[in-house]
Amino acid sequence: MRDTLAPRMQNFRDRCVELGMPLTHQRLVIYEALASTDEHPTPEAVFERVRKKIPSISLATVYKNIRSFADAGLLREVSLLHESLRLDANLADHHHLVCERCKSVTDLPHDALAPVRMKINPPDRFQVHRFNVEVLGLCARCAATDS
Amino acid sequence: MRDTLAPRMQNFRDRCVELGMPLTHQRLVIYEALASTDEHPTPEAVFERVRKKIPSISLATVYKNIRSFADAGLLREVSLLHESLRLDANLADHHHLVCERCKSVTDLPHDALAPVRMKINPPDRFQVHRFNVEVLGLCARCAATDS
DNA sequence: ATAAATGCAAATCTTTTGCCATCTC
DNA sequence: GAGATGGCAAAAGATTTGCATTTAT
Repeated sequence: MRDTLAPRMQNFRDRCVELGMPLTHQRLVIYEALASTDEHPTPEAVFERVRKKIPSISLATVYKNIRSFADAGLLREVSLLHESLRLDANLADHHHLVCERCKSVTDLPHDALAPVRMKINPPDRFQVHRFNVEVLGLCARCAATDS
Repeated sequence: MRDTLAPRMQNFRDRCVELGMPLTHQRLVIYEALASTDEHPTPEAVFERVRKKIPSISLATVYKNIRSFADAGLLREVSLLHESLRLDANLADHHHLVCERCKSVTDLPHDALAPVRMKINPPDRFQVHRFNVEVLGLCARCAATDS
């Protein structure tokens, strides 16, 4: 992680200039908090980290910038489905097609994909129970109105 | 879907008896709303469906029962990470280990898994962009305190 | 100087909780 | 009849928005 921070920060600066996004102190510190961890933090956790360097920062600023960074492709959401709980009464083994735009979820039979399996032992003695595969893309409806 | 509803309802009744969960009218209607769709509804959407049959139902009841059903293994959450946004500044191709108990997320190099790929064309002209794989299970810390 | 970002507070949305009346077994 | 559930309202948690002030370019 450490060795990838510097190039990430440079890429971040470049991208901000490219997009005409003012390079504020807050932005730099927020992005650094994100780029220097592999803990997949929540916005709240980022806020707590940033607070140590900028005690006056507001949680709203953290949220606004996370949004901008995601839009700019500088970071990703671990799951696109965090906005609300999505339920599935189908207990058979299957995968999901998830539309990146409208967040619709469609079933995909498990044999539509090449078998998902570990090639190595999982790190940190993680006990594997099952695989959850989201196939991300655009549903036909959203593809038709893509801008 | 239609042809699987009856057995699902029977399984539901059996499981409720097994667990000593009273079979209330509300429960039956809520579960039926879930078992008769493949739209992966939100709790709010389930509430709207159930409301048509039981106008007096409360959203809190829908939430409470969804929780019970999930605990009983009668349904699943499409993603375990819906409680809060989780961020990832690592744009390299990789997968995630997600702990079902504490929701911690750990990186897994992309070559730790057999290549993920479609064996058939996606249904409904869905445009595939990428795959998001969550390896679900228990992290070492949670496995140690498993009850 | 201009346009955009920050900070704060209030608003909104999602989910949970407490409590009493009601229902299942 | 005992114990769990349903409904309602309030609370808690997560995220967004409006607006006046400050900042980057």
